[in-house]
Amino acid sequence: MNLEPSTRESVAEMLRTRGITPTHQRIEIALVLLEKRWHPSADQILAAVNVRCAETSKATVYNTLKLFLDKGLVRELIVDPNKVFYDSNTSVHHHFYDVVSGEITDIAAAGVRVDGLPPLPAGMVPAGIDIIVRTRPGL
Amino acid sequence: MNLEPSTRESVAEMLRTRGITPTHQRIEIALVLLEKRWHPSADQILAAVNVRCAETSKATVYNTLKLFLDKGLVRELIVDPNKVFYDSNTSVHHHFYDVVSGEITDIAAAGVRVDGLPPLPAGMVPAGIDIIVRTRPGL
DNA sequence: TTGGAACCTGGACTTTGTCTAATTGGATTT
DNA sequence: AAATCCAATTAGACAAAGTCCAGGTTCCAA
Repeated sequence: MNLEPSTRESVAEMLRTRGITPTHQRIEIALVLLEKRWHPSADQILAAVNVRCAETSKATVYNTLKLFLDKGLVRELIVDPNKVFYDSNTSVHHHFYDVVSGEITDIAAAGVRVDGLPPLPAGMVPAGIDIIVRTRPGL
Repeated sequence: MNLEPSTRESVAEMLRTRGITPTHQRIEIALVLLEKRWHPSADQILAAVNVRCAETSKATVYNTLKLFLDKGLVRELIVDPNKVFYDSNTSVHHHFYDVVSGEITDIAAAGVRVDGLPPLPAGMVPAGIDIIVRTRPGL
């Protein structure tokens, strides 16, 4: 998903076009994902949604993220087994992960392009592709 | 690590050259990692070590894997937050993950080469780079 | 033989995510 | 409006993977 000044109504519309019933909770979660250029974890999303106003349960956040994943609305960034983030920018791009700050930034945002991803064996299609370059400062 | 017909003694030797005290448990774990072309999980390693003979605790397996990681003896393959595997082949190569069988195979083994990995921003060095292409059969 | 350092251990604990049974909300029917 | 229905949501119990810790071994050196 990649729309700009998102209102509750524009988000509801987008969900409908993807075949997702736009419930209150789903709209709030989508708004949180879109509200700034960030890569929140499930935990951060839960916290952000509940700060806004809406009471939303952990189960719903996980259900909704899985739904959005299935429908291609978000991408899952697995930096480490216990560091999983969600990216509402689903266009093909890659990420730097800063070991020190724990933050993720788009490689595109750092002015870098990537080419030459490998072809797949016959009969297989990608279910997900990503490069995460884990970095640490200095040597 | 990449030696061929590994004996307990040749493994001990290799560990020593890397500055690792070759304890009984570490040798057993290294042997398990080297014994065939596979990509075991921590659990599988624990099971395999304890089948062989040696009683080894979960904590030791995790400690040892972390140590081997630090020393560059193994690579960690994170397919999914709950699917983490270890690869004793530390040369630069990439992997296919088969969603159906749950197995990992080297991309090199499938006759594919990868070029064009992205440069890093100034002041950063990679702590780990990998591409995992998750696949599912057919369309 | 004693002391100390590195290593190993079992088990409790934490974290992240999943499951389930009960409840809610809201659209549709009567 | 009342009744009905079903997808969506919920709280909280549960599971899996990994971490932590306090005590126990092993081994080497003095």
